[in-house]
Amino acid sequence: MGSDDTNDTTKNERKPGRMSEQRQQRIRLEISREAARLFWEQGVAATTGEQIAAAVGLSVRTLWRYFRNKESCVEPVLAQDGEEFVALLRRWPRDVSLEDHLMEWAMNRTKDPDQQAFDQAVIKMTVLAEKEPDLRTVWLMTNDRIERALVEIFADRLRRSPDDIEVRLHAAAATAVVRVISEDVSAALMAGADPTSLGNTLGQMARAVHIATGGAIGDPVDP
Amino acid sequence: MGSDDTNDTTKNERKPGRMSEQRQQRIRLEISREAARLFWEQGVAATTGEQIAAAVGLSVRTLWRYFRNKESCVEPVLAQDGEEFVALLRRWPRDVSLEDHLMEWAMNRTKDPDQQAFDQAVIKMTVLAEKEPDLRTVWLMTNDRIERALVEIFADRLRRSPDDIEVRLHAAAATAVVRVISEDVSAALMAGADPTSLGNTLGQMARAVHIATGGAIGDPVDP
DNA sequence: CGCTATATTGTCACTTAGTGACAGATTCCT
DNA sequence: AGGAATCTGTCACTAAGTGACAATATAGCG
Repeated sequence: MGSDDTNDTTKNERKPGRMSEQRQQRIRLEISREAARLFWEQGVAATTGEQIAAAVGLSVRTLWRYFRNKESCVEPVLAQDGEEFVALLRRWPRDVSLEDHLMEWAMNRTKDPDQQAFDQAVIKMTVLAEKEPDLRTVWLMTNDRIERALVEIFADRLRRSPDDIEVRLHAAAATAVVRVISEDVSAALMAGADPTSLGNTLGQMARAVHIATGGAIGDPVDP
Repeated sequence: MGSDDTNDTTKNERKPGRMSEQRQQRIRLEISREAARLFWEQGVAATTGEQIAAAVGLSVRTLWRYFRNKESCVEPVLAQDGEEFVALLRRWPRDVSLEDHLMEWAMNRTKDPDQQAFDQAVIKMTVLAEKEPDLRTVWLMTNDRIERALVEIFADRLRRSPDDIEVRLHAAAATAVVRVISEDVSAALMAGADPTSLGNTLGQMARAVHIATGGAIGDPVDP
């Protein structure tokens, strides 16, 4: 059998004609950008799937293979911050307070110039989602997914079951306050507020979560 | 200018051919019932607007005049409990605790037999809304409307502005926990749980709201 | 009751969203 | 390069939802 270097001790998920996960995501993100731009410029109702597809250089049929419907095309943009937040919470050490963990992340955060343009789209869509009902549903669904993630994270941190009603209440309340603060900050930035004048948004979130969970989430926990 | 007897000191909203608000609502409710039944029996995707229209004896065109899209046909059913809850909170006296107010209402509550059948539909849709994404968006939008109502109610009770970020945080957290408890209770009832075995659902809600708002909402307030 | 102004409904034609099927192009692995 | 599987585009199709207009129903009034 000659060489065994190709031997997969780790299960090889790679299939013949499948394109990389990364490439898929980049296409979804590209669609999302264009959809966000069009929605912002001409409104959701006035934007057709054909326009979005053309802007990205895809056939309409392929567009619907990447997204179930028109509105969810902006889901990657709207979910951007939320997913980052969830990822951040997943690596939250048990012996650190939430506020410290968020602050420490904020310090080491580097601002990619390309990312910055994308953030602009995130803010625009978050603001637009307050008025446009079709986008609001996407925004709320995004937060619903965040809530489900927080259930797992909080259950783990509190060493309780994800089915525990208290855990679910904490996750729901925490997600809700984080969402409201996000909306508030987005609206302020859209109104032209100086980002530095907003003070410590993450600190505000940490405090709000602590309060909304009755103190259950935020402090360090033992082992 | 002749007679001024038709002069309307009180603005007369009644117009010639307009049908009563009551009648409109009854039709919407009727549509909602049938939509809920069909969605439950065959799923949302498999149910067409034509079927809903036929079930209630309307033309399809008229159906779309009552509801913007297929999914929102069940909105009246899904919003039922929430609107009742909001109405209840609107007449919450300042010198009474939330728990007492809810409990007192629960005691004087009479169970209309016709209403009971409707409640069954409410429970079914609430449960269905946990799995069916298309219904989940409607459910979340319903709760979003509840949240906005709570902002006004809480602002009034705390004698603060509805724009106050703290007020909005309290409303969001409160709505979130009430929603989760509703989902939980609906699931339990659907699973065949004895309604009496659920204990005091409203008391649980009152306590959850009190905690999720950091104690800001729940206790009696002065004047 | 019958008349009138106005709202509501149904029919028809139409645009757009979204899907299934199949052929051709593309991608990864060897 | 060769092959297996996936991805994409084209075509035909169903269903969602809307605008326009004629017919019908409703409330108020004499």
